[in-house]
Amino acid sequence: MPGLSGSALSYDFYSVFIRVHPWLKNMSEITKAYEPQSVEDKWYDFWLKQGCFTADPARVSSKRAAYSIVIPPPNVTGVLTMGHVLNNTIQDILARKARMDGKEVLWLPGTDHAGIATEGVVARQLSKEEKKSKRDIGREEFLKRVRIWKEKHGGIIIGQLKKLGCSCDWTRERFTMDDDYARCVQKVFVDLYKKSLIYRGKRMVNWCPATQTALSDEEVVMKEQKGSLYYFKVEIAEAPGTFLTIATTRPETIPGDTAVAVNPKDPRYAKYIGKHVIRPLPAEFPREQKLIPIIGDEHVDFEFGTGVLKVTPAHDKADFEIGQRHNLPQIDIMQPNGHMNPLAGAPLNGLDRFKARKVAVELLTEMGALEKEEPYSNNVGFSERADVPIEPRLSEQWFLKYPSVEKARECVEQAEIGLAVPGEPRRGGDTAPYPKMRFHPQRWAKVYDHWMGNIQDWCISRQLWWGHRIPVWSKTCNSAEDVKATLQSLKQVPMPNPGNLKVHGEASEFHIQVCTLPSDGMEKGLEHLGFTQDPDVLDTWFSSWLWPFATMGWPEQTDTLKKFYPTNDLVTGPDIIFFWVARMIMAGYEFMNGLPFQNVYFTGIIRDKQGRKMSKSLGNSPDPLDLIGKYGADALRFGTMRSAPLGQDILFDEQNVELGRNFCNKLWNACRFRQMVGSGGSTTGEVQGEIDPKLLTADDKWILLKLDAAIREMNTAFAEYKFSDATATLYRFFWSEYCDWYLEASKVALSSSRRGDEAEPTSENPPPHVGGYDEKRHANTLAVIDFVLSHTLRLFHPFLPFITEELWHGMGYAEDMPENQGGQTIMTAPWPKPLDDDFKLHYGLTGDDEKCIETRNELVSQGRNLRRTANIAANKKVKFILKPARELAAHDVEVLKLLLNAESVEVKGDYQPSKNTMTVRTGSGDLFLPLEGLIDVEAEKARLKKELEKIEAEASKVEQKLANPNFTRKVPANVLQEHQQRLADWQAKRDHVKAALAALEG
RNA sequence: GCGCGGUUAGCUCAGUGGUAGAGCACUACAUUGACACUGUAGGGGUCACAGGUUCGAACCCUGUAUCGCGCACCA
Repeated sequence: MPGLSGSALSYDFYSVFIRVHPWLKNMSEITKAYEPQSVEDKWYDFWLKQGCFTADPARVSSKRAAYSIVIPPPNVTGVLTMGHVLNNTIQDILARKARMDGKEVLWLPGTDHAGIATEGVVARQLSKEEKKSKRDIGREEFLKRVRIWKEKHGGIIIGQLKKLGCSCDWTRERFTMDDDYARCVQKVFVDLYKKSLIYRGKRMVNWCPATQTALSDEEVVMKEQKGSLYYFKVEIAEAPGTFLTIATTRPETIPGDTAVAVNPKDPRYAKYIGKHVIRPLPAEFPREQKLIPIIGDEHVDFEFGTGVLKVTPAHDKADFEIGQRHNLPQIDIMQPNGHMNPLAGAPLNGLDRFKARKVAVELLTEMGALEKEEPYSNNVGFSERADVPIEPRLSEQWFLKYPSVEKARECVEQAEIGLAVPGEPRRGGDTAPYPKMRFHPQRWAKVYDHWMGNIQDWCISRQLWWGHRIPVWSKTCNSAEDVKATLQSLKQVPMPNPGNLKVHGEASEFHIQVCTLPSDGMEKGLEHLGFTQDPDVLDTWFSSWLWPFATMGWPEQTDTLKKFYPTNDLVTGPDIIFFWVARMIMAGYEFMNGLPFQNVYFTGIIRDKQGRKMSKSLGNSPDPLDLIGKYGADALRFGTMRSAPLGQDILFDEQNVELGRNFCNKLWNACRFRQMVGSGGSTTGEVQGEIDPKLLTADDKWILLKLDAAIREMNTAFAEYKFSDATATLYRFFWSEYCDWYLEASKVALSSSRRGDEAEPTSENPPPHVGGYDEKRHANTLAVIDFVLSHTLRLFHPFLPFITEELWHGMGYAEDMPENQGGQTIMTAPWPKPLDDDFKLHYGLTGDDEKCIETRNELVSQGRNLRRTANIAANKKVKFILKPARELAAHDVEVLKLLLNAESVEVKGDYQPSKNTMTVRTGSGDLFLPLEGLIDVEAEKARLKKELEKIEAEASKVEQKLANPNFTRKVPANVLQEHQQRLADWQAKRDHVKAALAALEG
């Protein structure tokens, strides 16, 4: 029975044994610096081979909980960016932590077909290599090219995620264009169509002239544009010689104007309502064709411009609505590619819309209609992907009226309530009400709520080829008989989901619309009857919004779905809160009757050092793979996490990664040190034993307590999703507390130069029992070190998976663990528990031990400061004298000697300093540094005076507080006591410094 | 216009009412047996500003300034 598991303690640590470690036998092979390249691939392959990432639904039981995350699927065209690094490192940390908590973990990976992006990439390649457009080669051939491209280049990012160490279950990798995924999309479409939530209609949409497709509102970003406001006049037909002046930013759309609007309450113009104006363009059109009404509409702001608005219902959203209200005709004057059409008139016809603007201004100028042009900047919608101004355009599109809006809106917790502890989502057959979903940070819940409250129908059709084809077929019939016959024949066509027929039209034109899941023979049958499938594909997000369950085999009730859905956490950027998160929540309610995930963690946006967004065009985005090559994946992960606080944007700086590398190196060398100080000096080279409470030094106890504090802090940080806090804790604990203080102090027990057996005990070389080398203590110290390191490696593992696995095996800790709990891999080693009261009692760990070392450390720092002030070279050994505040063990004096780099530390309770002595007072006692004539009296006086000033300032601050009766009366007892103690401490220091000063002067 | 977030050391940021912190950068010293990818010591802050609440405010309230983001937009 290893370690403490056999004892009466409830605390079940395993790794308290000291044994011969593999490394120990091969010390020469341990490199002086950590070399990630030789380690990372080895362990990643090992994990894959052992199936460590593969989730097994069979293992989920009431005892073994499931934990699941679905990856935000990166674009199949994508390459790893710093944003991916941040996002996926967080997911990997969560997944690895959950495994160590004993959960069955599914982190489900995959890629997104990314319609516009992928189509763009392939089209560009086609035009570059073959000088052809996609239309030149046709739809089928083009799609073939896309698939070839995907096979060849797609999924680069998957390999890159592996380099980063992501522990995704690659056996379940999905792609949003997989066949079974496509069936999910079609099923959902048909279902929503049946519910009449999906409809087709001619609406004003955001048209991208570059990619020539409609876009959703979310794909449009507003950008401020510097342009001009043009003032032109129009003549009122009923009152020749009377003109109205109109201000516009888009004179090229004048040929599309079908009215002029004024506010009916505007005293200047109300009288003209009902009359007509002569539209100046196209100039060559006859006058009667250009007469358009003056209408009154509340929408017109009479403060703006001239208070007269031109109304272009076919090319402006607001104008479209005005047109609807007043039954205005719509004149579409533009081609899909953004060039003007013949309705715009001869000089404009065929011109690009921006060139047309210039020409329109010239035309107005020529005819004397242009009054003035003033510089003006306004917000213009841009196509997010193509980065060209959107053209509001009338077109026939498919729309979705969002389902389950109310439920989805209500399920997200709006108010902050206590600690955000990750909850256990209900799974499988559990019918209990779903808990609420939490956003981290919480404030995104408000943004979400606002959007959900103002939601507009979603334009889901895209005029692209790469994507899920809309499962709707239609036929135009020109007689009622034809309709009847067609409907009759339709019955012969096998359709899995019949009854979704819509017939509309009248007299000589009827449209039959069939929406159905595709099936064998069906398409042929429909074609035979003269039906054609809708040419459009669906918005990529119309497949992504099903990701959490479509990837798990829905609509089949697969084991994966039963055990792992809904998922626990979703990690994503706030930039896709509407695109993706909100829609997934609605889909979750609509198709799975509940929330799709329990917690949503929104990362910050990664920016460069100057705070600019990372972008290809700026070239400010480092290649994470380069960084991994240069510093290692662990370094990249640690550096990124350390600089990414919850809810804040991250300013990326390569120095962070460098720091991560340094940290890994520190960890490496601390373990190397452990191996070097070996096996306790036993002649067999092997020592076995538990930590013996009786042999624990104050430093041992202190580091155990610090470990306990670190574990607790880590647990809190995880519960609050504060990963930068977690890395800060690890950094502080390991570097500062463990390496800088504990390891240095432990060298007293470990250093072979202090071995008693090297020389006969003399006064210069005291025997072991007065603080020199002690074999048992050496062994006990190693046990403490192994205990701390084996815990520390586990705390580090979610953040630094590679180096911790290497060290876990290298140090031999794996051998002390059961096969499935760390024996095979650190991935399954149990997450450290805080030290419990029994443990602390057994090892005699108390708060006093902690304080004792903390004041001792202060004494050491101050002592080193004395040396420095006295200009004593760092490598020169000097003699200190200590008047201790409490009795000190001989061992502790040796530690002091080492930490102060002293020739000796003489303990003298009744020491009376001579004149040439520097001194400090701390909670551990008074430390003296006699300088025997070397002291610079004036410099020392100056130092003491400065010190006294500082002390007096601090003391008087506390004194003033304590002198305030309001303070002493109202303040809680513990705060009062703390202040009194603080004052006493400062006073003690003050007395000491004063005495020292007096001694110098007298 | 509405909403959200920020303003703390030279830089990047922690810090939810009780002694202002970290990392980097800087200065000086040290090649000592884990680590120079290191160690030790040091300098450096009117916590944006103004009021208020409180015995006590970086922290809570009100307002202002300023930067950033989101939403909605007037042509």
